[in-house]
Amino acid sequence: MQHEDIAILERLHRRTAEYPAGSILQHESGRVETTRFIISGWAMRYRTSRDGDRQIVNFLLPGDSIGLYGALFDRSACDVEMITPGMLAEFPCHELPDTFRASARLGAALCWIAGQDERFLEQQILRIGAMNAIERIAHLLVELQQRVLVAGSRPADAMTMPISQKLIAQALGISHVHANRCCRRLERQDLLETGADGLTLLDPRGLEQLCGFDRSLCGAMGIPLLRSRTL
Amino acid sequence: MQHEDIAILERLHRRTAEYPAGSILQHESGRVETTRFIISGWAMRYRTSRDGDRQIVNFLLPGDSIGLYGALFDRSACDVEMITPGMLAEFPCHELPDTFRASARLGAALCWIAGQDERFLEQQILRIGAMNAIERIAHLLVELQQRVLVAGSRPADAMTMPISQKLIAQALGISHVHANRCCRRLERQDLLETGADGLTLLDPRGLEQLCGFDRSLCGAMGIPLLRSRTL
DNA sequence: CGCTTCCTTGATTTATGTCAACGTGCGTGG
DNA sequence: CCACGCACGTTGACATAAATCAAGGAAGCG
Repeated sequence: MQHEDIAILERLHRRTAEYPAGSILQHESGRVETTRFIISGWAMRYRTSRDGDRQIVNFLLPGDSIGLYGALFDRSACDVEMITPGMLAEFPCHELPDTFRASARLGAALCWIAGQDERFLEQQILRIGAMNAIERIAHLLVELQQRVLVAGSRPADAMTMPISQKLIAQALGISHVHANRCCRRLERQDLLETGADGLTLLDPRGLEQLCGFDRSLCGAMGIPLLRSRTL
Repeated sequence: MQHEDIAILERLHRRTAEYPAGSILQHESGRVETTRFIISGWAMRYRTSRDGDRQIVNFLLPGDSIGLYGALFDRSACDVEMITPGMLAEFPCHELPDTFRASARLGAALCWIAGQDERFLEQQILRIGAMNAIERIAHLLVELQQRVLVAGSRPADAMTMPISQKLIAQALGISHVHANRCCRRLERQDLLETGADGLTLLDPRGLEQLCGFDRSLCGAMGIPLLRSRTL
């Protein structure tokens, strides 16, 4: 990485902030003024429908961005809320164009992150559009684990995720009752375990097999530049 | 628009090609070498699941891009196929970074297009995750109509879309039989009409109301630069 | 003419949603 | 300390949306 790239990167990371679980980082109707990167903690991006219930669009993990398009759109399309407490790097959206101008490599890295995000949405569509409840859950969990791994955690730490059955249900478009039944079934098959601290994958390969997870999309897909940097 | 911007834009549009309906523009496993913009015609982006059936991720209309991230990722995540015959502007992916370097405004326009695409995916997730079949269909049709309108068609032309019930089913994660029943119902309520040339919206406002379509996301959302140009 | 693709409809099965009840842990405030 | 509410997980009984199976019609096309 070039010397000046690092300088810019530092500048984007100069301000960090701690947020407690449940903080709203972005509101659906509001204008987006701030771009952030998650340094630690989990968040979720969701939309609220007419009748008041939530559809989680994507989970946001360390290394992911929030409000990357803020400079380009009038208003946010989604709410963003912290699931766990976490630390974020933040800077005003309007600094982004300068970053692009200053370093093509960093610009590419930002685009890469945006592209990643879009891929996650595609995966999500595949899940809720073409799978049954059990497969959806397995697929989601495997994807999240892969993402945690790519972000640089040790494999052992990547097995436990801070998400409740309720969140799973809201993400996968199933009722929380049904989500519970499916989770129990996965537990009985020793693929899964739930504890107070969240959900633990006991047999990732088994889950992959169950839902036909396509691993080829995960490994080595580009330039994990900021991702490794933010950790 | 600056003079040099126009020059770059011309260069990206210098080569165009006609494709018949059914052409495969991009293959799921393959490397993406070419970036394209749709000048006329409709296409679809889809993924194929283990058991062979398709999940349409997004429909692609005039003004939309194909393979915009080709320079950044090893392989495509989706297939792209023409629904109707159409004309595309195409150029090698590797020219994109130059474009970013040459004009910040054009770079922003490309990002805007990418961001749009991501929003469509969010909408799609909302549909299949949080709505029943009838609402999904209504919501999809209204969104497509809005997109056609934003792309610059005359309102009258935006009412008829070249998509079959089968495609609707594949996009919305429902069986084609059920899609048919729902469409018939919408027809009986005079919201819809199907003919040999596709599907015609008789009462867009009625459809909007039926599914609670959020219009605020559509109007005036940025810099439709290339969009107006490609038409 | 046979072939294919799409649309259409009825009968039946299945996955999932809804309603309801109960247990647990956890924080808060008395 | 207890009592209370609250969020979450759990399970059963029941209702329903949607899938599947099956059959047939209409239109395009070699």
